[in-house]
Amino acid sequence: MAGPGSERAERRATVDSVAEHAGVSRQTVSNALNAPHKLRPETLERVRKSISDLGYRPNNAARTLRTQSTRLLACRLLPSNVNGTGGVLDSFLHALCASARDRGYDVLAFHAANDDDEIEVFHDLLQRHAVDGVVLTNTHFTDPRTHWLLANDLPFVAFGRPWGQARPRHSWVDVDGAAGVERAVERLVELGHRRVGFLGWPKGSGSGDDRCRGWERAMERFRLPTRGLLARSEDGIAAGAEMAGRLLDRARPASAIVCVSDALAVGALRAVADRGLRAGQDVSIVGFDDSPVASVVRPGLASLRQPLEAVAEKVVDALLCRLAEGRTRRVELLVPPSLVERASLGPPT
Amino acid sequence: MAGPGSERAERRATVDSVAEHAGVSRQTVSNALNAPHKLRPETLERVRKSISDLGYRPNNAARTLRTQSTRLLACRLLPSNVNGTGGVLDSFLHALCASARDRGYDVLAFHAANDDDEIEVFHDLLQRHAVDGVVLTNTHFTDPRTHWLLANDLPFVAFGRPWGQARPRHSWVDVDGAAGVERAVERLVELGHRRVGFLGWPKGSGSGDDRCRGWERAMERFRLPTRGLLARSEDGIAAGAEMAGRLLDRARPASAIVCVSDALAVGALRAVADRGLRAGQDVSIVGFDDSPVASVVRPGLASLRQPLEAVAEKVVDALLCRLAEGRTRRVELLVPPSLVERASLGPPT
DNA sequence: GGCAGGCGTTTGAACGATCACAATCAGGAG
DNA sequence: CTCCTGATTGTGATCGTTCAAACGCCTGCC
Repeated sequence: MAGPGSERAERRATVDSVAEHAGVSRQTVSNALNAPHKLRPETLERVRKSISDLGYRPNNAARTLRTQSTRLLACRLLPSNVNGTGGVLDSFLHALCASARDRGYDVLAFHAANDDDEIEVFHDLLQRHAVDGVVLTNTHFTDPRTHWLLANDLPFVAFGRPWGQARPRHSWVDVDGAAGVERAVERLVELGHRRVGFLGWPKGSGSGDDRCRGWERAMERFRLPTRGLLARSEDGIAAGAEMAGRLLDRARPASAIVCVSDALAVGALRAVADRGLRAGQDVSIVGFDDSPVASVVRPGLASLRQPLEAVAEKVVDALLCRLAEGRTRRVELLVPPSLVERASLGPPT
Repeated sequence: MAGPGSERAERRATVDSVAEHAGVSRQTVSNALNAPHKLRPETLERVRKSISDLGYRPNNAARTLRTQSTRLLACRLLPSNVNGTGGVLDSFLHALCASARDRGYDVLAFHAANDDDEIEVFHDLLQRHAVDGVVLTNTHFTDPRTHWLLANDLPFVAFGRPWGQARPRHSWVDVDGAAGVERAVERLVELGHRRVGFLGWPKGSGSGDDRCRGWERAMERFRLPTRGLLARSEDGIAAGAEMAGRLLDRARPASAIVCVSDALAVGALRAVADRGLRAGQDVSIVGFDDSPVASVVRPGLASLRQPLEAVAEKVVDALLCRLAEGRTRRVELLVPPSLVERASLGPPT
């Protein structure tokens, strides 16, 4: 009866029409939706029936005007190939939209060429009261956006740590890259590996250094040698093949390699194959991000999957908390990635 | 003075505060924004100064409530790997957001698992007056969404042809895949090729069949033989390598292959390399979509680039036209892709 | 019987913009 | 000097909702 497609566009139901239909007043209908406990059960029931009979839903604009809350969150679209995060932020946006909608919010996506451009959009959205809050992605060192948002009192939560800020004043959620890599090494050691290498990005990137630290921590914890088992370079398949080659051509070669990205890991797989070795048997390879290629390449690439659904959920939680309670509570949360095991992961020969 | 970050959050400027500041009435301020020709130039100037002095921008909600227009367009997020369209719809969304913003609109992105789910969201957005219109992507045969949108009178424009609808009743914009492929073949013939093959998807997909028709058209136009030069299969690198292999291993092998997707084209490149041939010299390969991989693989993959910025612009134009004028005009537009030439394209030996 | 107090409900006002219409003004014709 | 006309500017109502406060009813207490 009230399902999609049933009612025609006659005229939209309003709180008044529902009130008349149910034989109560405007406010009672409003309360039925926003404070059901204030109604006598039988009244509530009657109003609810009228609401569903008429297919009523509160008009967004009117509600927004009165409550000053738009139930919209802004999030910038990032080019999917930025910073080697291919597809990750895209998936995050999906999860964000889903999480937000579960809680009655929607996501306003916008395009910005750079940080200053993004701030310009924030300015516009703030002035026009177009959104309640902002989700920041791809945070980095000396990020001008956090300062602007704090100064202009626009609520926000970051997906990404406040890199370089000793005393962050905002909530953030991030993936614990170090813990993920540490877990991967732990698993490799469990399988019997002792010479575990790491392919990283050049020093200076927040998440790259973080993931590398996880490898260092694990190697130290298990008292394993690290000499000649670490290589760094820009992202890419060719770079991965080249670096992995160096680790494999040593007198005492690596028997397993954890990589800071899937692109480097795919390169590592190639280096293994080029040497007539079998990935997952002679040498184990683990990537990061569990990107679509990971399940497509042969052999399947084990990879550390970022829990984007969980991150999105926590981000929305934190933002709604900020909206509801103001600055009382600050959320700082690290979520560990999970190791997706595939054929490229196995015991050493 | 009025740049981002200048004014504090004291209290937001309203139309009244601007009026007071400029020494005019509410309505005059409103006219300055919505009907500037009604003001005497000196008054207009004065009001404009006050507006920028106070950093005033009209409150979205209030304007929406009065005018019944939200200045928001809805667009579904699609998984980036659906239907081999990897990243294309993501890029389209970027362009859409940019185009919409240029015209004073914003984009509400939402997640939906399937068409019915999407309709459910439409229903919600319509009831709540949350958006003015909808941009439909990834249209396909027997698409329930167009019918629902028409029946419920929610304005929309589709990126994608109304596949299977003899008499479409809505506006749409699409990429002319056939023309693009035809252009690619034309270019190959220009370079001296005569045996041009095509790798397609299985029959039944709108865009796949369309692109294939372009190849057939061109081959007919140039009176070239087609026998044994066409292969079809699901998308994927392995499938591309396998099919290209068949075209190359014939007694009279293809000297050039146009592919319905970059994934198949990358496979074709591999098949060429596996046979000790050089792509771009011994065999030319052309892909479709100009995805990120096209510029990364060696040799660079020539590819047909979808003009997503142009499509997005036209879609927004058409939708705004629909919003302004109702059903008076229907837009049906095909935009040709452009051939991005890279090393995989060259004259035959 | 009168009155405080809790509960459930109704009423009036407000959110900030635009629309429709009324009021004002300047300048020229009668 | 009055009246009219056309161009600008000002005022009240309105969009649909929620907030704040008032209201009526009932119970229980003195």
